[in-house]
Amino acid sequence: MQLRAERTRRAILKSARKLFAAGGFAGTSVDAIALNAKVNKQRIYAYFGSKKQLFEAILLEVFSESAARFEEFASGVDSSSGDVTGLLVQYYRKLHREKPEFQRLLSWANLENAIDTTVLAEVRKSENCALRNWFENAQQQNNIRCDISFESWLLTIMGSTYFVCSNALTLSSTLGGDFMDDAACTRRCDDLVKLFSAT
Amino acid sequence: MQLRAERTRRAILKSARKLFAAGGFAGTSVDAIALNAKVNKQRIYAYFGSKKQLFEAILLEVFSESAARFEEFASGVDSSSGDVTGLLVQYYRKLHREKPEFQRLLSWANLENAIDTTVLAEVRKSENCALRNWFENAQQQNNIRCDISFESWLLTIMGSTYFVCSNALTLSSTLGGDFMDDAACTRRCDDLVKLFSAT
DNA sequence: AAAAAAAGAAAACGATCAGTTGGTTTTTGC
DNA sequence: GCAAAAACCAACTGATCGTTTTCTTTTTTT
Repeated sequence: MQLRAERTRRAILKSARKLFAAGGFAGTSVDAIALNAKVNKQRIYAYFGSKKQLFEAILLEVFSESAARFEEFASGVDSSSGDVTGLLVQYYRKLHREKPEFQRLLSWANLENAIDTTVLAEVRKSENCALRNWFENAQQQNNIRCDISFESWLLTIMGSTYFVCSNALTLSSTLGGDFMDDAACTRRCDDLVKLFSAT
Repeated sequence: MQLRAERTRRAILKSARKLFAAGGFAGTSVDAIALNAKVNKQRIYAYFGSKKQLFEAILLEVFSESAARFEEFASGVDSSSGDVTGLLVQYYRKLHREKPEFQRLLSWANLENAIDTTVLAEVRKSENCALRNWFENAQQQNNIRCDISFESWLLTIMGSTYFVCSNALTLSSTLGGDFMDDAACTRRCDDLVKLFSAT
C-alpha cells in the first residue's frame, strides 16, 4: 500500500525534475512528465494536486538535497582552516558541475513570479548561518581581510560561480568557449582566494 | 508605405519585449502580444515570421540598446581614471536598475536552448574589447592589482551585479529584503573596489 | 482618382494544454 | 482468498496554443 505508491511518487518527481529543469514551468507539460515517468497522468494530480504544486515540490526537494549536501561538506571543513574562501568556491563549482538542475530550477523559479519560493528560506537558513560564522571566524583569525562585509564576500563568491554557469551560453560567445575549462575555473578560484586574503 | 508599417512594427516590438521579459518564451502567447500591441495577430507573422524569430529579434534589440548604452558610458570615462572598477560596478548596477528587462530576457535566453544567441556575440564584442583595454591599462598604472586575471575581474564584477538582480527573489528571503537598498549596494560596490585595488 | 501597400476582422487549422471522470486491472495487506 | 488500495486506460472537458487563410477596409503613393 505504501511501497508501490512511494515508487511512483518518486518516478514522478524524478521525471518532473528533469523536464522542469530543462524546459521551465511553462515549457513543460504534465503529459510529458507522465509519459517520461511511465505513469498515469492522474497520479500526478493525486499526489501533487496541480502542476504548480508539483513544481514547488521539485524546487523544495532540490533545495533540500542541496542543503544536505552542504551539511556534509560543512562537517568535513575545519573551521580554523586558513582557506575558507577557496573551499567554498570549489564547493559551489562542484555543485554546479555535478547538479546543474539546481541552478536551472533556481533560475526558472526566480523568473517565474507565479512560483512561491518563500518555503525555501527555511532550508537555506542554516547554510547561511554556518557561512556567516565561518566568515567571522576567518576575519578574527586574519584569514580574510577585515574591511570586507560578509554580504560582499558571499555574494561575490556565489554570484561569480553562479553567473558563469547560468550565463554560460552567452558568455562562451564573448569570452571564448574555454572559460569553463578546469584550468580557467581554477585560475578564477585562486584569484578569488587572493582577493579576500588578508595581507 | 513605410511610416505606418514602422509604427506597428515598433508597437509589436514594444509589447513583445515587455511580455517576453515578464513571461519568457514559453510563457508568452502570440495572441497576448498582438492584443497588448493593439495590432492584428497576422502582422506579427508578416513582420517577424514566427514567435521564435520575434523573440530573437527582441533579444538582439535589447542587446543593441545595451551596447549603445555602453558606448555612451565609455565615451564619458577617463581611461586613466584610477577607479575603473568602481565605475564599471556602478554602470552595471544602474543598468540592471533602469533596464531590468535586459537581465530577464538574457536569463530566459540562457535557459531556453531553442533560442539562438550566437548573433549576440557580435554586439558584445566591442564592449568586451574596451573592457579588456581598460583593465590592462589600469594594471599597468597600478590601479588594479596585477596578480588577478581579466576574466576574474570581469566575471566577478558582472557576476555579482547580475546575480543579486537575477536571484533577488530567493536571496531576499535568506539575506533579508534590504540587500538591494542603496546603502547595501554602495557598500558592496566599495568592497569590490577595495578588493581589486593595488595596495 | 487609380493603384498599391498596410492593417484589420474573424474564423479556421490541428495540436496541445491543465485537469477530470468512469471503469478496469493489478498489486498489496491481512 | 478477500477486500482495499493503487495504478492504468482512455476518453473527455473547455481553453489556448502557433500559424494560416480569406476577405474587407484603411491608408498612402503617384
